[in-house]
Amino acid sequence: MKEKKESALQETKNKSLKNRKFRELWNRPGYLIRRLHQIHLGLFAEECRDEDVTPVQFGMLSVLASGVEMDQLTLSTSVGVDRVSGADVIKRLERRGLLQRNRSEIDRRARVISITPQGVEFVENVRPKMARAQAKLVAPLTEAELAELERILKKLIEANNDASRAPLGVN
Amino acid sequence: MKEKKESALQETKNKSLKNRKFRELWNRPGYLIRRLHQIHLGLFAEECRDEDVTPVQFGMLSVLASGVEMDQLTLSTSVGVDRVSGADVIKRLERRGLLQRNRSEIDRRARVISITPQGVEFVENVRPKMARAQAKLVAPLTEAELAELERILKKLIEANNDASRAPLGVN
DNA sequence: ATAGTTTAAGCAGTATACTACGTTTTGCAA
DNA sequence: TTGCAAAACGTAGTATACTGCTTAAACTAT
Repeated sequence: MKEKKESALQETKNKSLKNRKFRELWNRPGYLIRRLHQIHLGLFAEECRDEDVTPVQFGMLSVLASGVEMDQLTLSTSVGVDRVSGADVIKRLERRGLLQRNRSEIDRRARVISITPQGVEFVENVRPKMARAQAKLVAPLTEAELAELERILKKLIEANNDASRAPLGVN
Repeated sequence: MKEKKESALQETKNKSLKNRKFRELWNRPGYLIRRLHQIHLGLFAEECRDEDVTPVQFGMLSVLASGVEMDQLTLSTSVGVDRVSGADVIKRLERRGLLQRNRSEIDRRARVISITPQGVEFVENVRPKMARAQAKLVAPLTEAELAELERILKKLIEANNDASRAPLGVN
């Protein structure tokens, strides 16, 4: 099954040399990043298939795990998603009893989000699985390559932060 | 507006040193990749806001642009999405008259996808905008850094290809 | 030849990730 | 103080990206 067709991977790679910049998919940084993002989602899902949790869901819970409380927008931006996506994730986590949504006494527009005891336990259970997914993702790299990758990714994110439709830490 | 709050970006970064591997969002490669993916989507959307097209849509059309025909699964895997997501994208591109879906004469289960003249024109119009989005994304990097980033991303994608839920070129 | 497997698609359901628009509350300034 | 801008949230709509189930056609092996 795995050998049935010629590898499109190899095919795309070989063509890449003789073409103009960005002409082939394989030469588009955006394409490479999207593929790696999908791979990470796959690895994470595989590690956490018993708990049925996603990277963004775990990201939110791990932000709240220390017991801090915050409104939906602050929570959303702190994990790098927009307000509406964040509210969606929060809704699902609330349904599973992993966090609470309460009206703020100070600002009656806001909803204050806090983790539940079940949420704390959940984070502790899932944390090693998350770490395994991260480790598998970067397992093919040497220490030096990993350090370089992280440095370059951080540089790109910092420089382009405003370009994202969910900029981190500015609204 | 941009200065209103303390930068969560900077905050997260500073905390990162004194914590265990992967403990903080900022130290999770998967998180960095997701953020950069979002940034690319934002840059692409900004460049192509007149044409209302996404990277995956453009990817499909640019694969077809030379006039080749293929079934939905082959097309989907060649741009790195699964069969169902691909069919969804194809449906929308067909609705806009940029490609055609015809039943195969040889295999009556299959739908043969081919680009239309409007599709070809569309690709030519959008290609420079796609290239600008790619260029902006990696603009903060030196030539050497870009080369290293691409090398590492390709290495990770090749090594982890099967881990993706839409592996490229194997089915 | 036919029975069983595989393959290409379709359909339903779910999660992330947005835009656009509307509502209520807050806060500032004339 | 009132009047208006901004903020927090909600709702609706759209696109990507899957899983799981089903149907119909094609293939394979006996």
